Amino acid sequence: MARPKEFEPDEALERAMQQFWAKGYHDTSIRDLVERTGVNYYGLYGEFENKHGLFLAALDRYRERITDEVLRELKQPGPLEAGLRRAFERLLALMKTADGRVGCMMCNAAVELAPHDPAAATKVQAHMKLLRTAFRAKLAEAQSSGELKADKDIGALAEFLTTTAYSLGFLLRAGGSDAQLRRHLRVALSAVI
Amino acid sequence: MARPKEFEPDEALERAMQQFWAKGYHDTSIRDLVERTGVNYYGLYGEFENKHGLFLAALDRYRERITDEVLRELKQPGPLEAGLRRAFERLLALMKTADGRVGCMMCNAAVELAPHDPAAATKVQAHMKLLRTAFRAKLAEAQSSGELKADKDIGALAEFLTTTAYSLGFLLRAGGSDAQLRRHLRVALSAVI
DNA sequence: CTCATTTCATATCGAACGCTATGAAATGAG
DNA sequence: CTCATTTCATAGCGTTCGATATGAAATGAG
Repeated sequence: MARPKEFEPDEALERAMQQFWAKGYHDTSIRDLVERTGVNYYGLYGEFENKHGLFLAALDRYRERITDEVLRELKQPGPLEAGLRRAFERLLALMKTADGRVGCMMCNAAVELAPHDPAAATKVQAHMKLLRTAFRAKLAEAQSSGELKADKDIGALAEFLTTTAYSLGFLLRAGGSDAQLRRHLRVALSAVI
Repeated sequence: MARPKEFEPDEALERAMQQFWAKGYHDTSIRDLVERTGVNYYGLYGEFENKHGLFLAALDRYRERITDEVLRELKQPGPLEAGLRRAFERLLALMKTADGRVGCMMCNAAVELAPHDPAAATKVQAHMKLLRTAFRAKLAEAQSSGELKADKDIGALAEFLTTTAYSLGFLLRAGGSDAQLRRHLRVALSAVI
């Protein structure tokens, strides 16, 4: 009964996320998004309220598509050290895309926007809590299996591992080499295991 | 033989740095800088080539004025743990200004600009090297005094401490509490000492 | 004093911004 | 087929951007 859409909303959001991830919020224009998604203004503003709304949707998609790949590694039962290494290995791979060494989108958004954008800050904090909870569950599993000493403060360690994940994003985006990131990871894990 | 300047270039750069530090590069306009520094367009463009040049100068000033306060603590001879705690305590204090929880300007610049701004990336990497060198010297001192075991990889630890410093900036900017920052610091230091 | 020189305050430039309006094109119901 | 409806492609809105031009104001040399 009407002209059909010529784009897939899901695919458009995926590409918008990639653009924001690589270039950040302020340095990405609507015209950039139109070009990258292949969706015209009408389509974008039909799906999302405005640029800011599209960015928030991109943050959600990052959590659902990217972060969940890391969480999946953590949720596999098994030894702590192997689980952590798998999760961080996955993270390192995900932070390099066709756009280059883009890092962690949540870390990028936090630094660029959190102090002046409450909605973005809320998304970032929810994301940190999600990671922290997953790390904590893995640490608790290791404690009950005896792999991790019972007197360890797994809450603090889970927070530390979360921040470590973000730190790797920062290091990569700042131009750090793979070797440097792995050295950082090795030292960080030595505080946990 | 001519009309005198009505502003202090040093004071103007200080205020421009504060503005960039709090709001970043893209979200700070020339008009913001004119308002904050009290210097008009003519004065700003007389001192600096353009907005980007002013930003780079602000990064230099950050290193000279802010970071050097942290390095000073590291360069005092004495026990490693006390020196590190002094340095990080100083850092935590410096990351909160009249503009709020602004974090570390180099970390902010790295995330916002490094992948697309070679000049800014170079400044950030030089800054990381400066910190790393200072940490490494302190760690070497502790090794020779016997406070730190001789088999420790002080190069990797110095890198780790540098990233830890930046991580605190990120955490603060993302809205982390003082307690959370101190927990992170406690775990991080447990990997070193 | 005059006057060259430099800075001040402000107007203005072309370009890009986020966003909206408009008419043509594409569908399916009747 | 007609025609209402929705999307497409694009022009254009008002605003703000970084940067510059311009004339008045402030100095010191002569």
